[in-house]
Amino acid sequence: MADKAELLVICGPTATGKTSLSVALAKQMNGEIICADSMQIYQNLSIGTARVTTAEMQGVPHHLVGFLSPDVRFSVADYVKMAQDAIADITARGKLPIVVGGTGLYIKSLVEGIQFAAQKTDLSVREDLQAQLDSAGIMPLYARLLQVDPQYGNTIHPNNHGRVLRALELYLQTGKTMSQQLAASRPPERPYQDVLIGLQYATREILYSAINTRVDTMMQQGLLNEAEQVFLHRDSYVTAAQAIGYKELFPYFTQTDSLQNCVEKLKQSSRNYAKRQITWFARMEHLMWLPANETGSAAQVLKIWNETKGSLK
RNA sequence: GGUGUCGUAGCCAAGUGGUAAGGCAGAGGUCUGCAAAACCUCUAUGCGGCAGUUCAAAUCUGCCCGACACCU
Repeated sequence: MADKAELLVICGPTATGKTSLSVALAKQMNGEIICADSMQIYQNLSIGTARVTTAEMQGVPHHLVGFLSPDVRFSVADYVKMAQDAIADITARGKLPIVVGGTGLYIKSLVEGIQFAAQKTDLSVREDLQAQLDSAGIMPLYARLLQVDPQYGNTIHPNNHGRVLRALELYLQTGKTMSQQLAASRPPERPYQDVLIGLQYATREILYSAINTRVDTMMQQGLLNEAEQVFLHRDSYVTAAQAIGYKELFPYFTQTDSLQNCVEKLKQSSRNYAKRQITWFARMEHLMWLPANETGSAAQVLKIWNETKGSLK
């Protein structure tokens, strides 16, 4: 049987130096980079998402970066499919795929080889459920879910409308319950020979101050102009309009809050987000933490990589 | 110096005699088709201080401290 493809993953919360580390590694390991970030995939969102610039790429090929129009719907399932294709392509050319990003759901799904339901979402089903929610509230829908799939229903809180709706949507559209889908989605083993590296600062305080500084830098780089474009297209940018870095500045554009307050809110949101990211990575299996933003990290990753390959032999 | 208003958690804030709402921040967590989303849990033996009235005080009384406003 063919060996599984090798895969290096660099993850961690925002502002920990994933981009520069990954480029350095790609150059040393003959690699190409695949973005694992739910917002950096979109066009026109570069400053606010801290997306790699062409200069920062230093000639290293990057995949799934800024390729999608912000008004296009996208999902984890789409991501996993495209990332798998990119990995296969890079591997076939004899290079090392390096997945880099901060979206826990995307990374976990890719690395564990989650098989999503074959059918894409039928928007009419979703809209119908949404209409029921708007008119009758969540409880009838939640009660229905408990009836159809008590096992899954009991694991989610009725206040989490999105999940209640999705579980019902899946059932109505495919006849399969979420519990069945969850059981069927997990492959017997991991699809790749993956090494996971997480970047983290010594303390929460340092992380937060790095985030604050980064936001100030973004403002200097012209975030406001970029955000205004997102603001003007907010109705069609379904996903992109909820990206941190833009929505917090909307009150400034509608003249309901000062720029200074908006920027403070933006920093706040980024800090909250970083905390949630850490929760994702903290429970990823065999992930190894390395210090964030440190020059020696590349050497450490190489060491870990070689040791892991040795142990697999 | 006088008069008045106010003082509840890191911040905002409800409560005017019956045993400290809520929001934000913070911490922890969940996650299978919008995930930078959404959601869950925890977080004041105590209401500026001290005395008093009362079965019972953040709530009433007195004094003190502090902030603000106006007056002299």
